[in-house]
Order: sequence, then C-alpha cells, then structure tokens
Amino acid sequence: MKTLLKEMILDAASAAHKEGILPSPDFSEVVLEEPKADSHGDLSTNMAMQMAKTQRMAPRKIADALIDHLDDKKGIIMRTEIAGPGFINFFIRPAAWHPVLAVIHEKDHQYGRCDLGKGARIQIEFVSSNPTGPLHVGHGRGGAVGDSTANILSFCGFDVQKEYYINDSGRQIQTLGRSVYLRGKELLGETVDFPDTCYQGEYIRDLAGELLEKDGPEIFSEAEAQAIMPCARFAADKIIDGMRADLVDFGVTFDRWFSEQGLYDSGKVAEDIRHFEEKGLIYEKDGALWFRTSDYGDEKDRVVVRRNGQTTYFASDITYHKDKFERGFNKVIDVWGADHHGYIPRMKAAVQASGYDRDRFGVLLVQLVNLLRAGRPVAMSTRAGEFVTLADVVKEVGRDAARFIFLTRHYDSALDFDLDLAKRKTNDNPVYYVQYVHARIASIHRKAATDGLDVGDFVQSDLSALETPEDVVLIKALARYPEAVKTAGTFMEPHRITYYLMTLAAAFHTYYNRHRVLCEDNLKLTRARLYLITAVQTVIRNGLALLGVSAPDSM
RNA sequence: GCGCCUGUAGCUCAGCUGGAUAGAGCAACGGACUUCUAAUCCGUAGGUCGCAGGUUCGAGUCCUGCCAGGCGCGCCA
Repeated sequence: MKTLLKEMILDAASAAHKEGILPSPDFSEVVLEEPKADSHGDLSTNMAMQMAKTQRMAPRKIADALIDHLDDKKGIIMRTEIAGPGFINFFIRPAAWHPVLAVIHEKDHQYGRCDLGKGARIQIEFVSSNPTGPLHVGHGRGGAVGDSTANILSFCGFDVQKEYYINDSGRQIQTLGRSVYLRGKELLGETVDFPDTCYQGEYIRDLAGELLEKDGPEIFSEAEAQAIMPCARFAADKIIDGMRADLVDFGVTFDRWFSEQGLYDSGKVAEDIRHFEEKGLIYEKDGALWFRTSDYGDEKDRVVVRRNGQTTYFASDITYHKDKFERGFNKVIDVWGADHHGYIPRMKAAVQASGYDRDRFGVLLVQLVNLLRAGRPVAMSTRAGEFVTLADVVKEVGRDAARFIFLTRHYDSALDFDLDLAKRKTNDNPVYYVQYVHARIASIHRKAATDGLDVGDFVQSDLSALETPEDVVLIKALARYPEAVKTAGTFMEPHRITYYLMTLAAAFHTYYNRHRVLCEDNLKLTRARLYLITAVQTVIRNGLALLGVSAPDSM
C-alpha cells in the first residue's frame, strides 16, 4: 500500500513538473507514515513541506498541485485533505487493504521477508562465555538477542553465520584447572587452602568428582604445575558441553564454535604479532609489546604481550577478528555485555589496523539483567559462585517466556526479569498474550471443522464483508509487518518485532471480542473472516519464529 | 577527572532516525463470560518527555551546558 501510494505521489510530482506547476524536478524522497490520530487519515506525507525550499513555493500550494495530479488508477483513495502546515492526508477505501491478505496467504512463511542484505555475508558472534562456569541470566539475554538478530538478518536477505568464541586459553582457564585440582585433593581427604581467587562454585567440586571417577586419583597427587592443564581441559570440555546443552534447551544453536586456543596452536597469534611488528604497529616499551591503537582513535596504546612474555586477551582478539574478515564476511557483529564497552575503541582500531574498514565491525552492547522474584532482587554473587543459571531460569519459566522477556526491551537498556511474573499466566505476561492469539485462531479452525462449516477455498472468498473499522485496523496491522522486520534488521533491534507482535495481538483480541468469526447463517462472512484471521495467525507465527518462540495451537 | 549508556504517566517501558493533540502494559477505579479459550475485551483517570539554552515552519527525537543513575577507564577477561 505504501509503495503503491509513494509511486502515485512521485508520478503526480513529475506530472505537475511537466506542466510547469512545480519548477524543480528535484523531488525529496516521499515519506509516508501512519498518523497517530485517525482523523488524519490512514496515511500521510509531509512531502509538500519538505519540498517547500527546493520548489520555493508555499507547502500548501505544492500539496494542491500534487493532489490535482494524482492518478488513482486502482481507486484506492477515498479522499484526500491538506492539513496543518502542509500535510497531505490520504483516506484509503477499506476494500483497498484487502489485497494484503492475499499476499500473506500466498507468501505464507515467507511473508515479511526482504532483500535488505542482498546476500551479504554477515557473522554474528554472541554469548562467548568463558568456559569456567555455567551460563547465567546475562548470557541468556545475549543469547536471545544474538540468535533473534541472526534470524531477523537472515530473513532480511543476509547470509548469516552464528559463532561462539571459546576463551579456552589464558589465565582464567588455568585458574579453572587449579580450582578443580584443589577440590580433587579435598575429595581425597587432603586439607587444602582454597584461595579466594579460585572459583568457589559447587560445580567445581562436581567436576573434580567426575574427573576422579573417570581417571582415578593419580592426577590429584601429581605436582600442581603438572596437573593443572589436564584438569583444566577436562573441566572446560565438560563445561562447554553443559553450555551447549543449556543453549539447545534455550533454543540457541551455533554454526561454529571457535577455539581461542586454536589460534595459538596454529601459530596465528604469533604470526600476526610478527606481522604487525614489521609494519611498525607493534613496538616494545617497558619490556612489553604495545599495539598502536591510539593511531586509530583509541585513547592510548594497548599491551599485547606482557613483560612476563604472556600474551593478553587483546592479542588473540586481534587475530580472531582479522581471521573473521579473512573468512570473507562483509560484516562482523559481536554481542557483548555492556561492561565491555570500553573495549570497543581498541577493537575497532585493531580491525582498521588490520586493513579493514572499521565500520564493517559492529558491537551490540547488551545491558545487564536484574533478576527479580516477586519484585525483589535475587541475590547473586559470581565470586561466591552463587547465582541463578540460565538453565535454572529456562527450567523454571520455560523457554518461550524466557526468550520473549529478554526481547521485550531494547538491548541497550537494563532489563528487569521477574521470575514470578514470567511464570504468571495472566495479562501482565506478554508472552502468553501473543501466543494466545495463535492458539485462539487454531481453536476457531478446530471449531469450524467440528461444526462442518465449509470453509471452502480461501482465495476465492469474497472479502467485501471485511469493512468494519476493526477489520481495517487488523489488516493495516498485518500490512505493517514487512516494515517492522526491515526496521528490526536495519538497526539490529529484535525488540521491534516483540512490540509489533504485541500490537498485532491487541488488535486481534479486540477483533475477537467484537466480531464472531463463525457465523452459521452467513457463510460468506465466515469465509472472509476465516481468511482474515488465518493471515493473522501466519504473521504471529512468523514473528514469533524470528524471536525463537513457539506458536502453540492450544494453551 | 575522562569516556559510553540511560533519564518519557505512580511502576516497567515504546516512540517508526525531525512531524500534527506524546503512546502501551502493570497498578487504581467501573463494566463485559448460556458464545469460536475471560491467559481476553470495553471504559475512566493519570504528563513541565531530568533542567536550561540553541538549531527551524516544527524538537521526546538534533547541538551545547548542567543535574541524577548505571557501567567502564589493568601488562584481567
């Protein structure tokens, strides 16, 4: 509808220009929007005001000219008006919206798809939690945002790859090994001094127990230096398996799990450091090696090899991101927790120094999650190893509720996640509000079948019966879906889909309460309404799929 | 101190990258189930868009300066 009207307006502008009424052929882009107030019509444009400068005419005069030259071949416009400083308001004939329904039925699962990405290869890396403990709620949000964004981008014509970066190298992994080693000694009856710096969680003891059972006690009697790495490998592998399983339960899968250690094993990190040294981008100072990130917008240079000879996390990250681009991705997106935001300038610098456009690398900074129960904060201490894990949350509230709630806010603002509210099967829980639409419609279909109502061939149904205000509101909402997807893809903001679905759901529930779909005495009306609500069901299902939330047939 | 993010109804948040009279949900109050699922709907009430300037036909949206909150400023990850 919008594109159709846009073309009509542009044609009108050209026609008016040809007749010399509009002096300039330079037409600003037509922006059509849906006015908030119904009295302003179905669609409205501010074009006359935008053009006032280039045309050097009063906006209302331009608006007059445009309206005079409108050629409404299909008869979609009921009437137009010029309002306020120069808005042109279009009132669309109710029946003109009906073709939207046919499009939805025809495209079905593909309705809403667009070609924004034009096949560009994009990689999105998310969660990427260190394999030193279970995933917690914050990772859940990152997972939901990353996975849903990937779905949306894919639906918008990007070739998307989802990746998990495993930080299986460095000091944390050693700490993990040491923690397991010491707990293992405890299990064998030794009294050990378990330092604060080690991981305190109960799961460490469990891992030590598993290792003991698998390989016997020998490893725990070896010297610490000998035992740490085997312990660490065992524990990290177990933890990664656990994370993978938790993510599957959460509906999140990855195309690739990428090992940081692999970058060291293959010598790529060392190779890159050498390479950047030769180019003069890495230099030595105070016994350490520094990367000249400040040449590329960072506030100071950063260490890549410490005085003790160990590389920093940043070193492998440079190689990792360079590797991503070498793999041919046009665009590389990382999803990070907001506490890492200080890291962005140096990462951008590294990308640029590696020879790639810094704008091809982007970061979605996901703000923190406040976990609540009945409105009160749930005490969590990562240090003490006491926290509610993602698996706990999924088990308690379910995958659908968890995913949906993580996506009810822009990722950029902090999120309150109330466990009690997420379980509540009422109105204040938006998940069910949306899913209920799908279930209700499925129920109507069942009823229609039971009652032997011949729903016939939908496409042949006469839609002229769909002309009440509620019909139009609902169809207009459906027509808006492709745009919602496109906007969500453009800005990588999955919450826009969530909000869209809530709005559509509201329109449907209103409709449902006002109009009976199955009217035994009016088959024509019944068919038309079934045609309409089936389209609603399709869009709800498609939208929920982008969020990774199921669309149940009954609740 | 510097940087990033946030500030919109009592609470939690949207606001389509500058449009008309700023919108939802919750909470409050009043209504609607012999009906295709009441996990729903309808109505009422609720606002100095943190504050002050600026840009222009027009600002919640853009710019500057303040105020408040969160986070970050390691040879940690």
